[in-house]
Amino acid sequence: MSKSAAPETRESISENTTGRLSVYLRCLTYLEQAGEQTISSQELADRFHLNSAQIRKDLACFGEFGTRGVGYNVSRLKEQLVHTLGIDRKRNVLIVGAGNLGMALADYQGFNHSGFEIVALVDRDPDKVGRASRSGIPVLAYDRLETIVRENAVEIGVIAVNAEGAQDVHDALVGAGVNAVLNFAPVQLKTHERVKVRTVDLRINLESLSFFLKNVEDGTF
Amino acid sequence: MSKSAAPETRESISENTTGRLSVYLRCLTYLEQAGEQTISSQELADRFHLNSAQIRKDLACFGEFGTRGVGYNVSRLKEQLVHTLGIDRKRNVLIVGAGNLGMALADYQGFNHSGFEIVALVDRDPDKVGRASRSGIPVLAYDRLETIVRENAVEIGVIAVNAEGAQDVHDALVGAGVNAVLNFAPVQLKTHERVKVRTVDLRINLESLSFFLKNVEDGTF
DNA sequence: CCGCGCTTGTGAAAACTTTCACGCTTTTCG
DNA sequence: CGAAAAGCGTGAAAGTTTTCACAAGCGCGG
Repeated sequence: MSKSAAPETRESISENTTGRLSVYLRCLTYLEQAGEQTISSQELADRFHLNSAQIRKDLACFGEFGTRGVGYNVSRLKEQLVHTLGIDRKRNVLIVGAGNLGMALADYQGFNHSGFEIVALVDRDPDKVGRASRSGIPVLAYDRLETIVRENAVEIGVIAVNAEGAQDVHDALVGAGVNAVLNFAPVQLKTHERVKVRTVDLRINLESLSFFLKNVEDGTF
Repeated sequence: MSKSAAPETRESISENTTGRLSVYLRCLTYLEQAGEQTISSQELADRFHLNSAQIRKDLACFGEFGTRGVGYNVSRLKEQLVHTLGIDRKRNVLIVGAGNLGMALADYQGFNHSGFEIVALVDRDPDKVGRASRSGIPVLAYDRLETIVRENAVEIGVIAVNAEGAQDVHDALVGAGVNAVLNFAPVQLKTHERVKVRTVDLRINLESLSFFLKNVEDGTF
């Protein structure tokens, strides 16, 4: 987008593509457990209603990993994706906000699996501090955010507070040195150049469904 | 293309565009409360780091609503977006799975606002049935899903169960007549022609952040 | 060890999205 | 009142993503 300076070799992988890579990875993990040895781009495409050429293009972003006439080795490709996505090493996560959503995220399977470790939740409410999520992740005082980030080498912050508090929480996280933020509050955060924010907005998803339903009703679809 | 006054092909509005329309709507709601009368495409663009022409194009999808030399009337545009997105009438929502995530969603502000009403949660666990979320939404028996959907005219189903159960839940919802599904389980659901599924996958979001961090480390970015 | 069926990797084409640029309308101000 | 400024709507250009189509590599059966 704004950053055009570097030689465009490998970082020109778009967000669409990396999203699909994640999906492929999930599928490969399943296939590996199911004992499959190889899979072709066509078989993958069928599972996701995609075009096989697109899958091959996506996978070609980081080298040649298939064997012509055969397909892709499941384990090898999985390892490669894990490496490409940077989840071959653990990344520590801090959740801000120990309400229902924060707690749900803390206990979410698949969050703690595959390379992400939630080190703690923090909350302003003194009643919540000192408790722990069902899976044992402690709730600590919001005041201690910066210390927690530094001592645990937190790389990813999750904002699970309401819209009003989100910008402050963002700024606190960034101030403490966090460069990647997953935001569940329905606001457009003002952020820094070096920081990546991804917002998950539930309302947008519902509204998209509503739009679809409306068009079905109107017979547009 | 049956009854609508708008001449353009309605269904050609892309998902990207409707997502942005939702974002604009959120902003307009805020501006209206702040007492703003009009806003220009440029001012909106600045807020979201978008191009003003894109905003004008997005808004032009459903007719001409701006005034040249002036901009857009905030209230009028908001009403139009509400109508376009189909949230000018209430849509009933049923959440399947009363774990942390289901409960968090049930209590989420902004879910119950603006046109969506969560009628109930359902769960297989007899211990959970009979309880209610903090905001008072009841947890009912999973067996009664079909009845609940019919009696309450549920239009949107939310899947907040684990990956294993998600496909069954999806099929049950669709079987009961639900045409729109918001899926939080990390699986690719096999679905029907007439049904719209949107999947919110937390892992994909985290992995996208991880990819960003990795590229920062590698100096690619 | 040769041909045949399968499947990758990839340029080129098609489709789609975003941005530019400019005509035209409305408001403001001298 | 007329000119300048603001700002929408939109066709055309630029850019990006997806799909097509095909040469080339691999593996197996004969």
